[in-house]
Amino acid sequence: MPASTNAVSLPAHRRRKEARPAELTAAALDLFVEKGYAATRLEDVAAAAGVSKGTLYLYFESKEALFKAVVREGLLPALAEGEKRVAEFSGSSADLLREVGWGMWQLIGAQRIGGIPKLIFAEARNFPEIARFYHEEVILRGIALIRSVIERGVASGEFRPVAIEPMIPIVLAPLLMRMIWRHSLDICEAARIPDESYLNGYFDLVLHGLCAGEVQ
Amino acid sequence: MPASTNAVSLPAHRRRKEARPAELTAAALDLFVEKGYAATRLEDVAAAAGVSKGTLYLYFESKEALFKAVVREGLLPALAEGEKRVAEFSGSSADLLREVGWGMWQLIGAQRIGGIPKLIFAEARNFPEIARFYHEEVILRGIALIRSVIERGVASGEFRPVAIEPMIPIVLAPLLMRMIWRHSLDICEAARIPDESYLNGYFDLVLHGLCAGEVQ
Amino acid sequence: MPASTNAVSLPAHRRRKEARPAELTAAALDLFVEKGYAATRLEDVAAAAGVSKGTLYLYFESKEALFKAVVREGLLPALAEGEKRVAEFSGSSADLLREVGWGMWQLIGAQRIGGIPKLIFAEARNFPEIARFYHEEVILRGIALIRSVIERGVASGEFRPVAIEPMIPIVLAPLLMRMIWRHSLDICEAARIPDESYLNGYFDLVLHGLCAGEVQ
Amino acid sequence: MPASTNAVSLPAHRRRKEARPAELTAAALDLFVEKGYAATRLEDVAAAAGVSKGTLYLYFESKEALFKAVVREGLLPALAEGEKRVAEFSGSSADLLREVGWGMWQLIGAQRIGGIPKLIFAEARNFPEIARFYHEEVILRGIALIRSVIERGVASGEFRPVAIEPMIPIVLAPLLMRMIWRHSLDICEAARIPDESYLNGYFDLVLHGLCAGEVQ
DNA sequence: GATGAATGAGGCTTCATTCAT
DNA sequence: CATGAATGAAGCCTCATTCAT
Repeated sequence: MPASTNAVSLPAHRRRKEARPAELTAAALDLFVEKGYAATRLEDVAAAAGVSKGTLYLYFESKEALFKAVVREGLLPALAEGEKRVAEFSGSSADLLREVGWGMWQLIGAQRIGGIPKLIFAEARNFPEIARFYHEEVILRGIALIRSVIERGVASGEFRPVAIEPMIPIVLAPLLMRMIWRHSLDICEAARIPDESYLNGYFDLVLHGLCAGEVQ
Repeated sequence: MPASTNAVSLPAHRRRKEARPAELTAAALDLFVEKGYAATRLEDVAAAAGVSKGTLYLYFESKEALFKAVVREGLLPALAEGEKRVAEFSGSSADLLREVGWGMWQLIGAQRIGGIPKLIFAEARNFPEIARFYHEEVILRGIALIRSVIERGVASGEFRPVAIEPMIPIVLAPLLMRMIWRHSLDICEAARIPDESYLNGYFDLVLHGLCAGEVQ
Repeated sequence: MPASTNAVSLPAHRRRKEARPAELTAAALDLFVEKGYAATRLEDVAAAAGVSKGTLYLYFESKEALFKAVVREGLLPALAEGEKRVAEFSGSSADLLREVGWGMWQLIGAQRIGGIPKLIFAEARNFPEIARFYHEEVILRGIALIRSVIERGVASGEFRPVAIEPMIPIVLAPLLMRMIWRHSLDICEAARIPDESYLNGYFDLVLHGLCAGEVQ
Repeated sequence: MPASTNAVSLPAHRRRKEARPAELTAAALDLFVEKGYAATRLEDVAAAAGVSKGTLYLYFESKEALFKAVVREGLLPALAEGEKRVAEFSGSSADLLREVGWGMWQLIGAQRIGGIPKLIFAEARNFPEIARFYHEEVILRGIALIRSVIERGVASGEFRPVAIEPMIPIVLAPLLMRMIWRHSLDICEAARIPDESYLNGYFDLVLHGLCAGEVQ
């Protein structure tokens, strides 16, 4: 993303070469999310990225390394962007929570990377190292984001003085759950849930649940 | 054969034969939840159940059939018990919601079958048939349970007149998410969340979010 | 077959017990002929004979032993009967050859044991011991039968003075081939050949081929 | 890729890739003929072709596909050659029959593909589709060949006016039987028959059986 | 760098054989 | 004797990984 302007000046095959890892992780993400780690074949990943099986090994030393790259690189840019938005926000805490919720949805949930949580929860036990990384680098930062919002609201008197720590994962849960659902049971047409009304209901419940007086 | 009504009179190997499928699905559940479908080796399932690889095939015709049996038989009894409790309940809607929430936790979340949701969400795309079954037989019944609680509260004036349908999965989400979490990121000690405070926070948020006046 | 009269005096379950091996070899013959040795499952053999898998091992110590029994016991009675008929025969050598040919067809080819040649030719290399047994006990006796017929005809001047030894397997071939065909390509409707016209054509060719003057 | 018409310019591994299927079917033919379909292990086939187990699956998608390739590709070239020889033949019908008989023996019976008939007759019931293919593409063409010879001889008055259709499989039988025998009971030294005298006896019998006057 | 043929360890599944009842 | 549950060796097949071109 940064310095995308000078890419134009590079010869085409060079640009291609530099883009390869990202093309591969993108293809791998889709397949890992769809089939899970074990059921994903590297040959399919390579084919989806338009290269041969051997080429994949020029960029990633093993299936596990590819998996880690997918998970490591997936959410961090979106998280950073979310943190920036929050830092720059000025307005009511209710609106801030809406900003955070919609932001998580637009930057993550509605993107391909929105499949990563499903992947993580599915594979955490097989890759404890990944689980730890993910917890520290992603979950804790998401938690910090929510915490800052709730603390801000409680401090300003806008929110009730709730027990903050346990509340954080609870507030996070419906957003995460929606992401997971979208990549699993949503394949059943009957189980599909529209995002708009889901998020509106979410804010309705959570803000009424948190606000001291009227929800603004 | 003789006196088949009296289990005691059955020959030992016959009693064994009747218990085997349950022993096998129990072992399989643990391993499927821990490792996922693809990464679970049938030999390990058999060993965990104390039998040899071949024995498994006397009771289940394939790995997939075993998986389906695990999922099919897992939650249905607990669901039925939950529905019974709700039907027999008399008290405030807030207490009913607490009853349902704790019930789901005690009957499902805190049991081994509490790993099934993780399994389902992880494998739904690989087993669309299972996904459909699970949605129809489990999810819809859970939804109906929550719906009846919210409708009851709204009808009695205890709850605000919220949009009920979108609210259901939102109310369900923190419970499901907790079950999933328990079988994935909970392996990170730092990510572990105590059930008691989680559920208390959950009821605090949801009941404040739903109730029209004071939460009872 | 011998002493079949006193069977009546035995208690039923005793008769059953004595009949078991024959019932098992009969069932095994059908399946071996249909599927070949390796593809035949002992469970299917037992089921076809109406007993359990374990029972089979009370009478035959292994799959190979069962196979040998099938082959050993199959053709010998029919051969003996054929030899008896030839010994008692008086008439022209042409008629004797017709008698032998029809006899082989009626006593063997048209019976279930008519599948044994296909079985032998298919499995001879896997069971050299069986092949040797079969050659010595069955083939050589069949050859001797044909030889005696040809020698008789040549001696009487009815047949041309052909080279007898090479002629024997040639004369035998169409009969064997018909038996094999019947248990293989005859499953293609289009490949089915009527026995009557086949045998008539056979005698027409062979007798014209052997006879010195007019065929009688 | 470059100059694909010139095999010499192809990279070695490419030339190898093109030769592999034939090397594999050749190895498979030997083993299928020797042991039968079910008793042949793909690992042995691969080893006989000098490759590993996995390589086989680069060229044939299953054991059954390999089997079909062996049967499909085996006899067709030899048949075509045989048909060509017959079409170009000019001479007496007796000599034509000798030409066909010897041709079948030299082009098929004496070659490795001479084991295919044994294989087909042994496995026809397990592979009805193969049986149909074989009947239509091979047997019927062989029958047509013999029919044309007999019809030619009857038309010219050289052969008696026999019933042609039933005669065809009878005339074919000793040749087929010899091929089958060669790959089965010939392992018994005592059962071995010299080809030369067998074929001479065959022509002696069949031509005396068919010819109207003296055999030429 | 890029390719794709080759490898072989490993998992699912079958089935001959055993043995407690 | 008869049963059928249990075993485990063995075969088919997949796929992550390597390496010659």
